[in-house]
Parts: sequence; C-alpha cells; structure tokens
Amino acid sequence: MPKLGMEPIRKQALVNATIVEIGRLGNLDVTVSQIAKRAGMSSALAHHYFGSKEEIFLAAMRHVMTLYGAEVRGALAAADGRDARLRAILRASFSAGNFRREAVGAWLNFWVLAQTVPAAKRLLGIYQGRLRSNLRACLRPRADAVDIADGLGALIDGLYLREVLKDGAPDGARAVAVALDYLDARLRGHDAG
Amino acid sequence: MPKLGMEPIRKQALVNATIVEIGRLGNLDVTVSQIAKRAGMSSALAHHYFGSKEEIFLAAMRHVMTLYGAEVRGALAAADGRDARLRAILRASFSAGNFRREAVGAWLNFWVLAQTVPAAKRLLGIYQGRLRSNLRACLRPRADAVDIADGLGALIDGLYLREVLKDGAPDGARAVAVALDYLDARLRGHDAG
DNA sequence: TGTTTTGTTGATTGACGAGTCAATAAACGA
DNA sequence: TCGTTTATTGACTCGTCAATCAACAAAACA
Repeated sequence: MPKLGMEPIRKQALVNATIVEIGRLGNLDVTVSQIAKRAGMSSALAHHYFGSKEEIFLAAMRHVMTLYGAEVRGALAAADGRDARLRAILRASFSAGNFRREAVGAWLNFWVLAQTVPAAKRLLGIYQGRLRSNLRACLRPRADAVDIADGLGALIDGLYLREVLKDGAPDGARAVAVALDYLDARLRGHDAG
Repeated sequence: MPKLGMEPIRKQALVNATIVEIGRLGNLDVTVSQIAKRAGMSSALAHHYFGSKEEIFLAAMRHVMTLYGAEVRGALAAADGRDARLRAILRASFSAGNFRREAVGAWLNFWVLAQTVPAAKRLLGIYQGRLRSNLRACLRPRADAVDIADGLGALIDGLYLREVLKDGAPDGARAVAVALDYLDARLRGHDAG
C-alpha cells in the first residue's frame, strides 16, 4: 500500500542517514546502499528521489547549514545588545545540536567536497557570508569590525576542526570560552580604527 | 639498466606526486595509478615500495609535517626573544612553502584520513603537540599561556581551513596579520593568571 | 660462471559501487 | 473501470581500482 506523499519523508530520512553515516565512517566513501539501508529503503529508491549521490550529499549539507542558521537566528532573536548578540552566536555555534561528533565530521567532509563540487563550495560560501555579516553587524561601530570578524570566523572553524581529532565527548563550553577570550581581548583594546 | 639504490628516489617521487595529486583532485580518491604515473613509474612499482595506498598517504603526511617542522625549527633558531619567536612560528606556518594550495588541500585531506586511520591520527597529534609546546614555551611565564596557545593553535588551523575555500592565490601575509592581531590583543591584556 | 638481489612492468584478479531498468503494486482521477 | 501517477525493489550493467603475479633485466656477489 504505497502511501502517497512519501517523497519529503523519504528525502528527510535519507538526509539524516547521510549525516549519520558520514559521521560514522568519517569520510565520503559512504555508499548509497549504506545510506539507504540506514534510512530503511533500497538504494534504488534513494537514486529515484535524489538522482545521484552528489545530490544526496548536497541535501545533507543544506540540512546541516539550515539547522545551524536556525539556531543562530533563534539565539539572536532573544539577545539584546552587542555583547549578548556575539555571545549568542558563539553559543549557537557550539551548541549540543551542532557541535556533535557526527555533525562536525560531516562538516569537515563537506569542506573537502567543496574543493571539487562547485555547488558545495557555493553552499559553504553562504555559510561563511552569513556568519561574517552576523559578526560584523554586532561589531559594526568599530573600525576594526572586519578584522575581528574575520579572525573570529577562522577561530570558530578552527575549533570545529580540532574537535574532529579530539578523543572524548565534545566540549562546547570550552570552545565558547576560547572564542570569548579572543573576543574579550580584542574588544578590550582601544578601537584601532 | 636498473641502477641500484632507487628505492629512496622512487619513494620520494611518489610522496611528492601524492601531494600534487591530492591537491589537484581535492580528495583522497586519487588512485595509485595516477600517483605512479605522475611519479613516472608503474602502479605495480608503487605497490612494490609502499605495500599499500594507505602507506603512501601516511608517507606523504609525514613529509608535509617534516617540511613544516623543519621550517619552524629553522625560523626559531634565528629568533631571539618571546615576540620574535612567536612571530617566527607564525611566519613559518604561513610561509610560501607550507601555505600553498596543494599542501593546504593535502593537509585538509589528512585531517579526514585521521578520522579513520589511527596512524594518521597519531601523526596529526604529533603536529598539534609540537605546535602547542612551541607556543607554550614562548608564552611560558604567563599563567594564561595554555589558553593563549590553544586559541592560537585553533586559529592557525582555521586560517588553513579557510584558505582551502578561497579563490585566488594564498595570502600568507594576511594570515600572519590576523594571527598577530589575536596575539597582540591577548598579550596586551594583563596576565590573567 | 651462476646465483641472488634489486628494479620494473603488463596483465590479471577480485571486489565493490553508482546508476539503470523492468516489474510489481497501490492509490487516484476521469 | 481504465489509464496515470507514485512508491518500491531485485537484478543487472558497466566501470573502476587496489592488490597480486609472473616474467624479464641488470647489477652484485660468490
């Protein structure tokens, strides 16, 4: 009894399964069969809905970024004032939802994907652009807003990168602390505009 | 006329070719045949000398790390005083030799490899450990040396990561400047020990 | 001289995986 | 009721690639 309207459900299941499998395997050599199996369907169905493995990866990437974006937006909506907004962005970036092993592993692999797949590069560019503009907006009156935002953005990515190699559970609080140390140090300095 | 003593020459050629091919392809799906061809030999010979593709990758990783380590050591030998030594580490990290597209691309892929291959993880651990201890040594008298070193280490990795996505030629000077901004800001602050 | 070691490759094996296809089945719309 | 759309899969094709093997060549050694 083929219930209708399965497409979005199946797609979502495949996207979730993709992130899990990439996190589990640690690279993009995940097979469509593995993904489909974890999502509870045949590989043929996965191809039917997405057309290609690459499309599956891109959908998974979009999903991770959407989650991240939503979390940042939500945190910002509830934050008032410069410092609070910066803190909100950092807390969202290293929240339990985003800063978990499988998501971080997936993120790293999407970076690799972006080296060869233009669509993936574009997606990562969107993420970087949004983060940058969020940070700049918080820092705006300062003449060195751009420099601080660039450094903080790189630092966030670096903290993600290092999480991949670490043993043990992710420590989002520690990552936030490191980023805040950076921020405090630079904000303390007189505006070098 | 099989000249003797080819082994080290062949191995070195394969290692170089590996880095080039990873940088060119952007991922670890490089085939042994591609590497061997670029190194000017048959794939069978590559297997003969290294035994497996994984060993080739590990050798390439060791090579990149050795170059980096040598450059840092050389720069440190010629640097006197805390600030000069920190600057030397940063300049070496983003020197033209290390901070070129193919090396950076290879580095990113080694990070991915480290997720699944314990030997690769160990190698990256050595790199991180050395960098950390170098940075800490420079910062030692300060009580927050550990925190600053951790932050700076993550920032360096993050700047590498971002280089991967950028269009255009690598800008090592800009990366050094961003890292120095971080450092200056934190060193200006009173020692929060 | 003959045997061993080192260098080297073309051909082959064996496995695996992306993507396609044909077929089945159930809902829906006319 | 009948044709169309949606859901679903097992089987298959086609290509690729890591790794192995058998063979050949030349230097070194005994």
